[in-house]
Order: sequence, then structure tokens, then C-alpha cells
Amino acid sequence: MPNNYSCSNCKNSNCLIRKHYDSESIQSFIKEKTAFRCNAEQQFILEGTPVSGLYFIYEGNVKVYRETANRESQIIRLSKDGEIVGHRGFGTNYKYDISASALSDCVLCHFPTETLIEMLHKKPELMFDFMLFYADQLQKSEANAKRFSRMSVKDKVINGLLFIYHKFGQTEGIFNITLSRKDIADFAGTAPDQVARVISSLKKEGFINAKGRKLGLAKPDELEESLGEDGYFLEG
DNA sequence: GCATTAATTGGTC
DNA sequence: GACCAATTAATGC
Repeated sequence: MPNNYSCSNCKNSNCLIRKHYDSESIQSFIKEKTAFRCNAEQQFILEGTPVSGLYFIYEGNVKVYRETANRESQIIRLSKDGEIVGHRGFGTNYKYDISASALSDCVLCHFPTETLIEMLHKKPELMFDFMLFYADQLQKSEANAKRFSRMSVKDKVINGLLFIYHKFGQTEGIFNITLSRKDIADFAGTAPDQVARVISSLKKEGFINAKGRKLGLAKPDELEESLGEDGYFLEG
């Protein structure tokens, strides 16, 4: 590899490839991996495009989304270091059914489909980890579907903010991820102006920190309690 | 600093 | 609660 984004330098303990990369049997496959930089806002998977393989986030934050006919978009997942992107299309689909863009400057690793398939056959432990991963994703996506029905706009937004808080954390009271109001809206399943309203009311109640456009939670625990019994969910 | 773009607020259905 | 318009704030150059 021409750069230093090799698996041996990788610090993502949650990466499935990283976990098995010492194994002799898959060395030759790992050499086929390509790593590349992706600037913030840049799209690297376009819905409807032929599946080329699987992406792993070496570094950075990414959004996975789908665009509807009238140019509305729905964020399906927010992903960070070590996570897999494009797995829905892997194996069976000919085309990607989602789009993906970088939310920050990223480094992405890419494995061609054939390479990965051969590698999975060569290394049953890796195959097993992938199976667990897919099962977990399925479970989460079902939990996710539950959330979307019957929840007020305010709760959707609060839920989204709590999710961001838990997944990405915050430093000095500000989220470790940059999201526009539109991104938050697309993630929570509402419109940006609704998000703005909820945020401004939360600000008045002292639940939110703001630095310019960036946000953070001031009292996450209390905010979490303010959601009803079945309000909060955790997904990965 | 200024121009561009995003966020916010208010109003209407 | 969705949609639109006007104002205001933040950011990039």
C-alpha cells in the first residue's frame, strides 16, 4: 500500500478486518485493500450505482442515507471509525440501495466484493463475525422502525440528539461530530425548521450548549429521563 | 470585511 | 404539524 493506512497501523479495535488481520491465511487478501481520503461533504456511494465492495471507515464520520423522489433525504445511519458502510448491497444486490457521504474529512478502506468473499471462505472466524454483525444490524433496524412510528416531533429530535451524544460523545460540551440542522432533521425524520424549534425550546430550558452552529447536551441524563418509558433507544 | 449560506422565527393553512 | 417567507446569524473567502 502506497500510504500508511495499513491495517497494522489501524487503531480501530472494532473493525472486523483489523481483528483478524494477523491471520496468515488472509494476508494476501488484505493486500488488495485500497485506502483513500475523502473530504468532508464528499459522496462516496451513490444510490443506484453498481456494488463494488465494502467500505470500512478508517477515520472520520459518515452518513448513510436515501433520497426520495422530491429530493427529501432520510439518514439511515451515522457511522464512525471502524464501522462498515455499504454492507446492505454486499453479496446479493447488484446496485447500492443507499448513498453515503463524508461528514468530516475521512479515510476509507475498500475491499472489492470478490476479495472479501474469498477471504470470508478462507477464514471461518471472520465469516462468523460478519454473521453476528449482520444479525445485530437487523435487530437494530427493527428497533429503529419502532421508534419512527408514534413519537412526537419533539421526542424524535430529543431522541436523535441523545443518540448522537451517546455514539459520538462530546468534548467541552459540544458533540464530536458536525451535523447541520438539516442532517439532524433527516436523521430524526422531520424538517429543519421543526428541529430549530425544538432546539430553541431546549436551549431555553438549559438542556443544550451551543457554540456557533455546533451543539452539545448540557444535561443529557435529565433529558433522557424527560423522554417517556419507551422513548429512548440505542442503535449502532 | 463582505458575500454566501444556514438557522431561526413568525405566520398561514 | 407541514410549508413558506422574511429576518438574522454564522461561515468561507
